Amino acid sequence: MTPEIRIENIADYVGQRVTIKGWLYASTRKGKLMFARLRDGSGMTQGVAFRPEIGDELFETLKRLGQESSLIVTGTVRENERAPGVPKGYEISIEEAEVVQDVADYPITPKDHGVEFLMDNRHLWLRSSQQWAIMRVRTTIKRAIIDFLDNNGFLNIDTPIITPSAAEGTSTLFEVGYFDEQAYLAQTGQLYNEANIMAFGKVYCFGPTFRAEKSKTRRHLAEFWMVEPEMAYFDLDDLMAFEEEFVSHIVQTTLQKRRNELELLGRDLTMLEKITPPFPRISYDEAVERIHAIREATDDPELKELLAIEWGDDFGSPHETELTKQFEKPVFVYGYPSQVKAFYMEPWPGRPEVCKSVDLLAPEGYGEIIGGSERMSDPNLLIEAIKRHELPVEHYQWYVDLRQYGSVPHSGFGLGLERTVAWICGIDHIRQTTPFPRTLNRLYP
RNA sequence: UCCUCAGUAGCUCAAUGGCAGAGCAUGCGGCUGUUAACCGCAGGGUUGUUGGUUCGAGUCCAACCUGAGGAGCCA
Repeated sequence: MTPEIRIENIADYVGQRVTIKGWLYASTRKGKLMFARLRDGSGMTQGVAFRPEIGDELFETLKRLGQESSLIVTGTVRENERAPGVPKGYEISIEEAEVVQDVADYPITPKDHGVEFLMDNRHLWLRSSQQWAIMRVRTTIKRAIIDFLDNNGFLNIDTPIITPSAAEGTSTLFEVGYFDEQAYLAQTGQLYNEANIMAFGKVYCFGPTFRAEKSKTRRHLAEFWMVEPEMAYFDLDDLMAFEEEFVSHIVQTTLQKRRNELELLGRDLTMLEKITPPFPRISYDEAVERIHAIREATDDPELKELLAIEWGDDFGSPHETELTKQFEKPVFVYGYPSQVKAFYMEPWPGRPEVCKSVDLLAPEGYGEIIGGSERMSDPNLLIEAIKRHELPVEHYQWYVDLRQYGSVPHSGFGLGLERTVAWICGIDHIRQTTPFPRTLNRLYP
């Protein structure tokens, strides 16, 4: 009886006869010799079959197998530096093979394909090595997030997905019927988090969130995952210090646990190794000045046009992209004008036109991965802000209550999982960072 | 919603207004170290839809459909 192993552990079985249950990822033949690239979900390795050794019948069977045929192979593991795979450098000499299903006409061939075709076949595309690697990184990032928060005194308290009204008032929401009422899919759990910290001190919610904005860019999904930590007795400086520890932990943990996958993706690991505290911090005022300077320096008229900005405007993605090019680490931009931010942010002391908000912009052009702020703690200021934003005060009565019964300075932020995965993996489009993306033009598969 | 681009074989793409082509994939044959192998042969087409211009439209014009990239909005 040979041991049944997973490919990710293949290095432990050099010289031993083992069984692998998996699929034929690709194959290539050279006369009496055949290389069968095998995957089993945990990794990929190369099976080698030599006709005189295994006999004509088995060789012919293997030779005719279509891509993605499911099969169980038994053979001896050996080291070979020429062998590709994850992990690379190992192969199995096929001695026996049981074909579970012989596949014909697998749609995704080992050649170039267009985005539309691949997305139509997303259920199959996930088997491709790049997509496989991205999902392995994604799950590790999720685990790193949860572990870090759990180990730092946070309680994971869930917030509702079906909500009665717009939390932030601006974004477009997905409408959903709720018995005889209108309800909406949550775009944030933050307001509920603020209630929860007054009971539990430090909490986070981590789940899917929904935005019905008709965004059509490489940074947007209609359904995405966001982790939202919220902390009582936390001011803006505490927040930035915490965020840089948090993000550094995520990056370093992923680098340690998913090096093979990141290498498969062709990621420049030296860029990730630099992600350690502290991160640079610049004020909104300084950021605007820097953008003005970049705009002055460029000869590209198109970029000049895109970078036009006046104090008080929010940054667009061209601004963020150019700004982050000046740094090798994520950069904090704090103190945005209140008019471009949500209603609940604490005003800057002595500068009521500015709020205690902070965004974290990822380097290499990836842009905003975190938006956060110190929250308003004075009930009267909050009521004024709600009215100024023309929001229905009665819907926010419970939220105002939090400031009337033991109000404290508190802060929190939201980190977009998919944007973080895209940055760490070094891939250009967010739609590849989630298994079945929901975008403006796609609800299938 | 706006701007730009694209739609031809299963896939990726060619084709000056004048015979519908190639590579990959598939099938058959060959090859003992392949990394998207290579060599030979074969099959494979309602050129997104509708209308128009023209002796003649994949190609030019109009509308529509589908998709991509970007903007806005945001994580």
